[in-house]
Amino acid sequence: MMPTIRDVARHARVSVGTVSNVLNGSSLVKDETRQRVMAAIETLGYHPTAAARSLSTQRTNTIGMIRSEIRLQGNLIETDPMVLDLIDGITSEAINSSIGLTFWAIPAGQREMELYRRLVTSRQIDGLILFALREKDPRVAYLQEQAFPFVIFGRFESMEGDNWIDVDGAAGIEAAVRHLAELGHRRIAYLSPPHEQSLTRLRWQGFVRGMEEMNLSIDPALIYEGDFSEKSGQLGTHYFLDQPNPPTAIFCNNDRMAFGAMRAIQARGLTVGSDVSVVGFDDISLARYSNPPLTTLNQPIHDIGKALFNLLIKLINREPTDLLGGKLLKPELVIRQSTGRPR
Amino acid sequence: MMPTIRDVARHARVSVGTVSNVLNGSSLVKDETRQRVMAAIETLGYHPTAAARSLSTQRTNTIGMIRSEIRLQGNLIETDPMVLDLIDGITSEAINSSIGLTFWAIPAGQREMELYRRLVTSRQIDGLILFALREKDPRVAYLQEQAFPFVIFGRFESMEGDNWIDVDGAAGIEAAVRHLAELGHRRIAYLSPPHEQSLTRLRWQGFVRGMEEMNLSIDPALIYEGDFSEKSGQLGTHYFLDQPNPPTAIFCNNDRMAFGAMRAIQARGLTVGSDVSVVGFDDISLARYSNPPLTTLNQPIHDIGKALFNLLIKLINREPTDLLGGKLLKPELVIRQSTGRPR
DNA sequence: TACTTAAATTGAACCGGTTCAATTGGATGC
DNA sequence: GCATCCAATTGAACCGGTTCAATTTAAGTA
Repeated sequence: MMPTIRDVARHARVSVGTVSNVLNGSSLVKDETRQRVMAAIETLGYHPTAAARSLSTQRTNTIGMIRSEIRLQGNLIETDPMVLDLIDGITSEAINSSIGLTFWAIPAGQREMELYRRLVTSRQIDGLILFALREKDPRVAYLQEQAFPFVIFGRFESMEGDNWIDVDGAAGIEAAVRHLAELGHRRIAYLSPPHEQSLTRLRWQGFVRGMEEMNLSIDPALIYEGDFSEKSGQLGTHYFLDQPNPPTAIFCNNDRMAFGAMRAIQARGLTVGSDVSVVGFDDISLARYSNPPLTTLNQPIHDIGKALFNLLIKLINREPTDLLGGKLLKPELVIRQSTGRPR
Repeated sequence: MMPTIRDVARHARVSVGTVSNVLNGSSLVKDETRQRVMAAIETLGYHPTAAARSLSTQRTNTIGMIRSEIRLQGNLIETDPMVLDLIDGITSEAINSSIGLTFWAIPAGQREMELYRRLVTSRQIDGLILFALREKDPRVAYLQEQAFPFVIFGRFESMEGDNWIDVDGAAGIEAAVRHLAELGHRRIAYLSPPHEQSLTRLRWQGFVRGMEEMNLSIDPALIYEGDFSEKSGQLGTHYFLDQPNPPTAIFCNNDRMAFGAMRAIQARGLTVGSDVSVVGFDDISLARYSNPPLTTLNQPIHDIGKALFNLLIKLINREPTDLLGGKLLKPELVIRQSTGRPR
């Protein structure tokens, strides 16, 4: 049997209240008493039981993150390496405050909301991190209604509240289009994210803005909706290159689709960067090691994870967030060899 | 205030014991009573509080996984995409039993063991999943001593116990070497995992076995210790190609190093698959979309995640595991275009 | 109808912490 | 010497579930 706080109290000849005060760093305890209690804790190898503490403090010291898969074309979207970087960022910050990150995976839909409801009402977690936001996301509506602490990586078009951090995808895409236009590209294809995603419309606006700015016309035949997978990048690119008037550049909304696109171009005996240029989004660690290395939009995902964590903790503690209407970061265009002057 | 079990009891005009029985599906409750309790639960929107339940059942319905980073050459090893697939597998199985997977990140070393000790003694989790096993891993010794339920993805050379699942890396590498030798390669370089890892020695044995089997000699100049990063794959490959008598094929112990290797080969104006062949390990989803697509060893990582989860649950419940001395899976050699006949 | 047995229900005790009103003890002031 | 004050300590009540011995209810039997 593990020692309890009462065992420690008995051993140190003090009351449980005093032990509790020592554990929680109360200044009320005399130094000599504290020493004695510490010694007892040490010799007994005592650690407070998480569940008991949670029960009385109403805190679990755990935050949650749920991978809500969307099925497209009958296939599960696999999780992006990007998400792993996000987890990296969150956990590397969480370790300092002894807070754990709990993970669930569930398909979007009926059962998804059940899971959220269960987590919230059973108070298994103190707060939630949401990502891959959908338009009219039912999760956001529910959590807002319940006044449950949560932060979002992403945002809606018009977003109230200060609980989100996002990368300005539109501005990034605008910069990418400008880069391509300056290289001399006039026919630029657009490999879109799935339409349910809330970022899809925002990013599209950036593309339109960029094209208008550079006086380029948008050809509806050069738009293809992907699902973030390499496969869909490949399919979309073949579709583009089958057009009577194919593009000389393809903008892809993530790196994985860009890898698929490059593969498709090469499979046709064409050269990436001269015959067809490719731009990605995310700058996952592989992007600089692909062949050719990928021009892409870098987002400081590790730092975003850290920031999301710190923001969430503030919300949980009901401290002011010193954010007004979220936080928007600029992605940086990293130019590598997948883009070049068209033939 | 959230409703408690006593509120439900009052509302349904039964005792708390009966409500508890209904919640836990006891067969003792009369059907009519059950209906009444269910109705009360529904109208009050009641969900049992996780902490209270944990306190009395001594179960948290949470399992843990800790990313223990090893610092090599002053750099953090970033987590492999492979780990994400593992998480995918675990969580997709865990959702069915309402069990969460909690994540921590901590550098290997002093503080690492503190974290493990805290998690075990504070009973924040019911069990642990270990991976990236090191030789003489202190975590294994501690958990064994504490009789804390845990499973391992990986194994030691001589491993007692039935709580591990591993891929037979040695057999895989043997097959890879055979494949290369059959293509006509005689000088095969070996890009090793970091020496601390417990899989390093096992995999090396596979390489030696394969080379001996094919009557090839091992050149010490064609061995390089990497750290699983693309960067180290690049560095190792440049080192190999700088040798007076360079290799015609390179075996890399993971796909990320293989990508780095291919990049280095191409940076020298050489062609992967004809000038130098490259083999990877893992078959991450990008492997089939690289340029050229990567010949690699596929491990069913998603299924391994599921199996690890189910094994751990059995250990937690002290059920028989019907495994005798762990479970060893054969990786499958997937031949793509990064390997070919040497010039 | 009375008696036995099985099924259903009850509720106090328990899990192991935190909290806070009440109490103790020692120092200070007059 | 006694009252006052404050720092330190105490321990019962509470958080919200589960458990199980004891009790009530219902069904079956003679």
